[in-house]
Amino acid sequence: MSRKFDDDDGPVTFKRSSVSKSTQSHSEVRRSTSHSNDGRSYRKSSDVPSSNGHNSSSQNGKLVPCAKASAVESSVGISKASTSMVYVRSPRGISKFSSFENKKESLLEKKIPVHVNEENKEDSEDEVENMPLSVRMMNNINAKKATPIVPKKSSENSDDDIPLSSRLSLSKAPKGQQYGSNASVKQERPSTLSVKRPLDKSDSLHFSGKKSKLSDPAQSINAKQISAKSEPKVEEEDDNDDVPLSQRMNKLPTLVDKSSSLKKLTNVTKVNKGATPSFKKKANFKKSGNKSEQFKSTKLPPSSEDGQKKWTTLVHNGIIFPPPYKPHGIKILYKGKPVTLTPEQEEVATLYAVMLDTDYMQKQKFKENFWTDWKKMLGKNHVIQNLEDCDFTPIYDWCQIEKEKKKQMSSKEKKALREEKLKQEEKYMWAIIDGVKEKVGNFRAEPPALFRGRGEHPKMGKLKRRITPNDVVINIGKDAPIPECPIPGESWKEIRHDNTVTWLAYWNDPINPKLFKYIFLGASSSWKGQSDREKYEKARMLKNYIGNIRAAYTKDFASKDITKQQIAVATYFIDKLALRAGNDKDDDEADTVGCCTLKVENVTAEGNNKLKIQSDKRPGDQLFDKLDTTILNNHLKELMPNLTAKFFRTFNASFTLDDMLNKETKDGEDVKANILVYQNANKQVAIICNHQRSVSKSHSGQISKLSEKIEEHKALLKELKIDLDRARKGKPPLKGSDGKNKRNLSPEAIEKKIDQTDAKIEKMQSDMMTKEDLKTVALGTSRINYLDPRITVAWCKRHEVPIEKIFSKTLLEKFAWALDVDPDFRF
DNA sequence: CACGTGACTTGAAGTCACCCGT
DNA sequence: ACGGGTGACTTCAAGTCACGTG
Repeated sequence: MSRKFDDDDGPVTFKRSSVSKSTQSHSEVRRSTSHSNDGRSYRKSSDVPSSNGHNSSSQNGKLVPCAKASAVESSVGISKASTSMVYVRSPRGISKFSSFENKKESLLEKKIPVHVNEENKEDSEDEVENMPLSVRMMNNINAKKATPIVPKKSSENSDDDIPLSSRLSLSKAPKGQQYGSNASVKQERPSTLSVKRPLDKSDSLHFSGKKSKLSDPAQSINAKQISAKSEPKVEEEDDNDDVPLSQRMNKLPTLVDKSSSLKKLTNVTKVNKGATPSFKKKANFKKSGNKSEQFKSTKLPPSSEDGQKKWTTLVHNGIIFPPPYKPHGIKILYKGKPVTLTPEQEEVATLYAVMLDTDYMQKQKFKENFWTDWKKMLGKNHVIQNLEDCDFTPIYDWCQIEKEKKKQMSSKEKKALREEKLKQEEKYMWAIIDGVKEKVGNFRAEPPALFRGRGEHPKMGKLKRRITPNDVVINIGKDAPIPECPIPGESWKEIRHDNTVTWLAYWNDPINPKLFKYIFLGASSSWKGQSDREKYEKARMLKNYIGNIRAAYTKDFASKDITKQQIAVATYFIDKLALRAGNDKDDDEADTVGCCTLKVENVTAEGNNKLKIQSDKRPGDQLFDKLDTTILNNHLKELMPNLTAKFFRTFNASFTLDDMLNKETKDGEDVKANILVYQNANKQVAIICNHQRSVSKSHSGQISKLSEKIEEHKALLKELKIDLDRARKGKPPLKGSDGKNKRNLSPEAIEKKIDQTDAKIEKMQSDMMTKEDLKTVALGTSRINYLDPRITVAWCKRHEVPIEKIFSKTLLEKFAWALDVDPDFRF
């Protein structure tokens, strides 16, 4: 069975050539033989003018965003707002938002294939061979679930053709389309598939995907075998792939020793890095038959039905607490006089003192909240009666000195310290779930601190008190030893044995007691990997529905039913602008907004477009007064099983990446050029999702330094040109700008220098541009959360880009489940 | 069915480590 | 051999969304 797939992919060869230009379609085709392809089908259909809305034109088989689509473009702007999560940044940051204006939308819509189901199913099969056990199980589940509510057919979509703008009154102003070149932003929207959790009652089939998996002991056995089998290969270069990291990881054997498995892992990684880069050569692509067979046979574990069960045995060592406070005895000044504080009071004063040089000191709210809490500790008869008369600089200075001391330590000392720390942490780093050792994510209680909310948070500055074992609930297997309480004389708040959840421990957030802080497994764990995969599969499924969904909301822009109209516009926002859903919030939470909580003033219609729903409302009013996220998500579920708002983000992000990579990667380019293509695609995604970062303090300095250098080089260039001229005439060079004499060089040598200088200038200019370009754009968030790693992995395989150029070590671990994807994989 | 709660994902700031050019 | 810059990694705030409850 698996074999057959192998055949298709066949040939190990992977011709990259086939991928090339005219080619995308090829690859698709190829793939199609193998069946799984939604990718393909998707694309193909794109050749056809899509019936729905935004169309895409095709060129050589490629999809191209069409100008029309762009029409949708910016008709609406969201105003920045301190309130919106979407646009706002945190305190120090920027708060403006790119809004519609920058988004050019070209959506590709495709029509919806009718065979949704099939595809899903196929898909899962196809991949099954390479996937980790856990994953496979998931797939099965998914496949089953994927049921269809199918979408209406395209004919109705005709109204999609109508530019959104016209329907809504929103509108647009098309800007010229920029496709073609690099800069073009094509953001197409993706599609999706998969189903995530079981919960849906409507679907009888499922049980949750999540649950069943790992818990079955049988699995671990299989896993073991598998890994045993594969292990040996690690060393052989070309075979590496046979043993995907993922498998090793996921199925890690293990019982017992995690560390050993861990080590293996590490080795693997290394191997890859070194000689056999991950996807470098052809050999890589081959898939291994056996493995797959094994997997296949493993399909769905019976045990999975226990609905909610996430594990059978769970062993871990609890969590670690920060060391007790060590008083330093430095006194603050109150009205100029030193004041002695108790250790508790001093501790809190110190928390405040270290923030003296931050801009929280400019925030009244911060100081006020701090004072309220600190005052309580001081007691009412304390000499200190107000914050204004306190001078914390002695403590601040002392902290600076300590920091400096630390910095001055020799690297040896630092290392020793680090090792010491590691040793202490070691036992907390792992948990053993159903016999498999997995990394724990964060295993320490949060230390006391002054709360730093984002934006103008009403609680900023409040004391977040120390967490003690008495606050902590531990979740552990019934038969597992209860973790020793690390603080003598204290005990855990509660011991639970709840196998329907994945948390290992939690405590209530002292700032907002109705919230919990959880200890979970790390991102590389199979629990996380599984749900990650499910997420992307669901997003892929959306691809099959997106055309109809767009058609439907476009139509409803004009609906007489206000609620419908609002849902339509909201869905449009979510789709085109990648807004988040926007749950309702209390007043004591951060003041951000999402789609459903947009306020009238957050949105501006541009040009002649209007947002009808905005019309009789005033600033401060809810833009969508008939909506909340539940209503919206319920509506989405009617369109696709289990669909919720957040999948549009995942879908659009992954789709865009896949699309851009495939359109813009040129054949035969070197790795560097390919990486640039990737980064550019990644950047577009980050822009779509509005992933921001604050501009680094040194940014402007760096820019001016760079431009200075550029100027210098330009001057040098000028000089060189003169020298060249003179050299050709047999004259010696002029003195340098520094007044010194230069060596006599041959014209050839000078020419060479000129070329070098030119290249340097060019490089610096491009560095400067990307730096400026990315100064407020964070690429990491999308890479971690929104881009289906299989897209990246497959692309790397196709273009011989070593995967580690794109994914860091931890990301590789996190995406272990995706590393053995077929090179032809398309989102 | 409105609402609060619980569990899990996502996002950006902070911190650390290492890499690179000088 | 150094110092600054980067990017990786950590931390914790802030989202999403389903569920249970009354």
